Amino acid sequence: MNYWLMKTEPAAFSIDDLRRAPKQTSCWDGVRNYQVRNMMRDNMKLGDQVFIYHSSCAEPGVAGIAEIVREGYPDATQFDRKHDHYDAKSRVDAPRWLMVDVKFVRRFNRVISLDTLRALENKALAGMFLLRAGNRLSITPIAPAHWNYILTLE
DNA sequence: GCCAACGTTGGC
DNA sequence: GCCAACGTTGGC
Repeated sequence: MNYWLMKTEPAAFSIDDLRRAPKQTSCWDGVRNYQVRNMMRDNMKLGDQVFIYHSSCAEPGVAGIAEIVREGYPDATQFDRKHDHYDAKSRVDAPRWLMVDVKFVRRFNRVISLDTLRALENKALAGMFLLRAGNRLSITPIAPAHWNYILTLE
C-alpha cells in the first residue's frame, strides 16, 4: 500500500466537505500537472491512504485521512468548455487529464500544522516531499515512516 | 497583495 | 532544443 498527501484549499473543498459528501466520497478533479497526472495514472492504487492537506488558509496543515476508492479515470472537467479547468487541447479519445475518487476516513482532532512539520524537517521528517523548497505539486508521496510519525503528532 | 519557485508555452 | 516570458502555487 502507498501513502500520499493531497492538497486542497478548504475554502473550495475541505475535509469536512468530503465528510459530508454523498457516500463520503468525491472525485479529485482539476489536476493539471503532468507529474501529478503520472502519479495518479501509474502509482495510486485502490486502498492507498491519503493525508488531506489544507493549503492557502489560516492554518495550513494536515487535516485528516482519506482513502483511494477508484483509480485514475478521465477528468470530465477537461472537456467542459464552461469549466475553469477546460483544456481545449485534450481529446475525448485521448484524455490528457485523470482524476481519482477519494473517500473520507477520519478528521484529525486538530490540524497538524505546516509549522509543526517544518520543525521536524531535519529530524523525523527529513526528505519529506512537501517540505522541499519550492514544491508545488498538489499530490506528493509520503514515506511509510513519515506517515506513521505524523500520526503520532495528532 | 507580495513574491519566490518552477512548470508551461512558443518563437527562434 | 534553447530560453525568455508568462502563469500558477501557496506561504507569508
